[in-house]
Amino acid sequence: MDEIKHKKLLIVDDEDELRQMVEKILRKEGFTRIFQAATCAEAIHICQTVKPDLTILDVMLPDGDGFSLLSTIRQTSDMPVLFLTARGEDEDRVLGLGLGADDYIVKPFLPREFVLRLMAILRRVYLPPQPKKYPVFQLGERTVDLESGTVRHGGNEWPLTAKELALLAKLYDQRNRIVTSDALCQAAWGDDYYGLENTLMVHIRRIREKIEDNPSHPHYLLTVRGLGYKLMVKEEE
Amino acid sequence: MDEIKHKKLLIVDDEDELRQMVEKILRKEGFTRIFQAATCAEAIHICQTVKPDLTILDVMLPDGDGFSLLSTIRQTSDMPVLFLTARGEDEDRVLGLGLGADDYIVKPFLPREFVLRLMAILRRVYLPPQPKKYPVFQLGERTVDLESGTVRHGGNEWPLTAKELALLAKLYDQRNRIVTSDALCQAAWGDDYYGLENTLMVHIRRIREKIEDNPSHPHYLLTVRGLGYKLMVKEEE
DNA sequence: CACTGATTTAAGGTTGGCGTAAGGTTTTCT
DNA sequence: AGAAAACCTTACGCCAACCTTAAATCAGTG
Repeated sequence: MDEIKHKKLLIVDDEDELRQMVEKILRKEGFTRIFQAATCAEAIHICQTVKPDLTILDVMLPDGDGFSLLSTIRQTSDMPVLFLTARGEDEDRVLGLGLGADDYIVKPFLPREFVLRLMAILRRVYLPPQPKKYPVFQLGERTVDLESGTVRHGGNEWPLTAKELALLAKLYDQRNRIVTSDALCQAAWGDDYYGLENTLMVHIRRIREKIEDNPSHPHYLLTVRGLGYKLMVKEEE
Repeated sequence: MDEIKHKKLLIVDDEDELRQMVEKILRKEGFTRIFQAATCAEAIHICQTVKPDLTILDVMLPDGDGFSLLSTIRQTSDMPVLFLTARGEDEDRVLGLGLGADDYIVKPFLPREFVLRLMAILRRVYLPPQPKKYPVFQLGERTVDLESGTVRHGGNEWPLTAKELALLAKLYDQRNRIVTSDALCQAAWGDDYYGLENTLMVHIRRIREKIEDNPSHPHYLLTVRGLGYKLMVKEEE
């Protein structure tokens, strides 16, 4: 699925405890290929052998500093580098970014923030932006992103399944119009499908659970009894 | 009918394995007419003979590159083209899209994503959104939208039911003319209906409650005693 | 091959659109 | 004027269409 999670990550830091903590955070997040180094020498060795896809680099190291290590790395690779720096060392960050680091994060950090920044880098580098086929649109408070297949609301984010996506895409194509149940079935299953008509209802229900405040009293995905459904979208300029 | 699945697809790639994999994915998805080419020469030949509806094109080919092939194709056809490109070749994508490619996908790709994008292109090109059959029209203060099945007035919005829609659509088709009760019944119930003639009146009443200021003294949906009804619509330029 | 999540099936509950009916009003005809 | 015909209005009950939930099945993955 998420190929980002299969990227090779290298953690370079002299504190055992911190390395372990970072590794634990990352494993929990789903990353599987994590390497550690405590010194510059070790780090260079690992870079040459396993060729990590991203390096997390502490500024302070026993046998040199992170910046010179970065320079060394940069001679042979343009892999992204995320700096770890102690609080208040503002110059460090400027210097690091100037040398070609991709981001920095201040210790102590929140695991969630750390992961988010790291993922952002990986995505930026390894999943270049792609042309959008479907726009992002609002349903009241909620943001529906058909391209990425998610519904966001507040801090939360619900993924949409394949069928939900197919149905919502069809409904969005015909937004503010009545879409017959037949048309919806066709969009999701093709013309040669003979399942129960109930199946569609169940999927509609699931979609409503993600896009409606109260799925039983929908405001956006409405039933048109005897005909089908309609998705009411307010278009703004 | 899902016409999309009967479109002719051409896969151009020099790696046998990848071609086979793509074909397998597409067949599983329900596509039946899939052609393969390993070289530019082959591809051009197939384009001329079978005239595919969409081409999946690798950027790197043994006897030329995908871009020049695209140019050649574009001289005689505007069929949609989906590029395959290796990771990180950002310029490729820009160049490809600039030359008239419809989308690109980075190898290695997820089967699901690949199919979704391909379907998106086919839908966009071969199933253009149908034009509105019914315009939105005004009845005094009220706005009637037969496509979405609603009547708006001020901030409020009343939904129309299936029967109401059928009748209003018929009345609108024959707007400013008399429509016989028979014709209306036929539009709403088909030829073989033997209910009370009162039923039609009840539905007319319900429509009036949604489109008239005073349903008992209609201004727009008028009774023509002995014949039927007529919908008076002022057409504006 | 067991596990996970997505999808379909199944079964029972709910409801809103629709048709019916009954009484009222307006128009037309004699 | 009185009667008949055409149409209006209101209310009520039914049942197909729809909803809801849970359990079974399927499909992909390590």
